[in-house]
Amino acid sequence: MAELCEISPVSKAKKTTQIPRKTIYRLSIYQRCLQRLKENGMDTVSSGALSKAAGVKPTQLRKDLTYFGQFGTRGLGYNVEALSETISGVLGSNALQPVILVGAGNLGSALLRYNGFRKEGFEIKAAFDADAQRIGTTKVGVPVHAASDMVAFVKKNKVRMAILAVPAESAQEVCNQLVEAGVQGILNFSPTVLNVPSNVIVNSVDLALELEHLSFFVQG
Amino acid sequence: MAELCEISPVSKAKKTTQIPRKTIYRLSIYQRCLQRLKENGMDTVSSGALSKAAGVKPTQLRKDLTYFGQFGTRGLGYNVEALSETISGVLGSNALQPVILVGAGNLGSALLRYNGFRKEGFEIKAAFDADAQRIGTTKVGVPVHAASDMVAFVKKNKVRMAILAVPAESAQEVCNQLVEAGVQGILNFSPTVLNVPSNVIVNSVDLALELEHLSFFVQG
DNA sequence: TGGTGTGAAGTGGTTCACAGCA
DNA sequence: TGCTGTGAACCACTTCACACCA
Repeated sequence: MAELCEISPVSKAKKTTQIPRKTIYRLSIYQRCLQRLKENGMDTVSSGALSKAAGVKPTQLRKDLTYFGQFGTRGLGYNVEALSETISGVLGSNALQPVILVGAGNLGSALLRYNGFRKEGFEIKAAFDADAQRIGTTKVGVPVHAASDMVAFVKKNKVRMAILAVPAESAQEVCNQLVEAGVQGILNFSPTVLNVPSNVIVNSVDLALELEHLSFFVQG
Repeated sequence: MAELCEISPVSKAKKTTQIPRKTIYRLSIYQRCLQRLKENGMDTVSSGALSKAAGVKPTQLRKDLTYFGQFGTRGLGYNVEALSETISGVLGSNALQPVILVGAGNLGSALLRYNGFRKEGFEIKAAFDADAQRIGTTKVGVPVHAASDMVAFVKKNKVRMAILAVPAESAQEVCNQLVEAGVQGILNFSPTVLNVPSNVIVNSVDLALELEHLSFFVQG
């Protein structure tokens, strides 16, 4: 994000990837734009139009797509429906992954209520927290369990992705448990660098850092 | 994240910048690590130790610092206090910028409660919302004003940075108003590409996108 | 010896220029 | 003619190799 996209060094995923990480990133953006076009009843779109909606250059879009094949018709453009299907396939977002949330504090609770995840096809199965006051409650239909039940839940439900929104102090410890239990992807909101084995990928979003980053460009 | 780092094309800021954008980004990380070292009473640190804490390679850290001068002592390392001061100066985070929040919904409210901003030295001066039910209330000590008062407030208080957490549909419109009023940096949480003049910088954090990005690496 | 500072080489990603096809 | 597909040139950033010095 952001780069922060780059705050996580992304420890060389095992994926057979000649494909740039940033391309993958942009695929999600394209997908969202295509969705909107579909809703508006468009059935074809040119690289120029789609790239503009996505905020990139046309050549970039075309180059991105060539990593996966040829989908356009010269002189015409891309079939919206077909392209959207293809991207879904590549991203694996048609095979819906279960996700858990760890840390049901301020930020965690907001993430539960945030319906952007659901809109993109993700569903948070359960939340976990160490605070006894929160355990046993339900937030927006999602049950909050004790942190001690987390590992068992992950193993039982074969959860592969987790959202981490715990204080910086406990982030690494919780992270270790998640990895141990079999989680392969972590979306980390704690302001810390997480150490993970190379087969696990961490995507960090550090809110304060993003704001600080801005302030550099604004002074003066 | 971040990477998203790259979702905002960062439209070539006017800044006299030979300095890589990613370097600026990492300065914030170094700063946070230095803070922690200071609290622990360390007064010098080597590039090896600091870079490890920040999750980067030692050469990277040293290279980053050379963009601004020479701060280390060969054979010894860096003075924690002095380096921290220097980075603060570069980032402009010692000249505290006022910030406003637009959109006091789920995510917006959580951001108000999130004390990571304050910890890094930012203070949200006021919040704005279009929903009459929210206007006039106070969240965590921050007053929620009517959206219609936003432009005047920005002008009067010379606000240069804003956090945008409104629905995608209204994001561009609100963005335009902010720019019109003089805001130069926007931290955008709305899932949309914002069009801004080249003297304004947008840093987008798209939560759903970050999660989708992860899912690509996790399948299988 | 144990560290920093830095030109030079390497890498990854973007953009260009243009060939090729409906 | 209009728009896609793509090798080649380009650019930005990272990493290396090593000079230098407390």
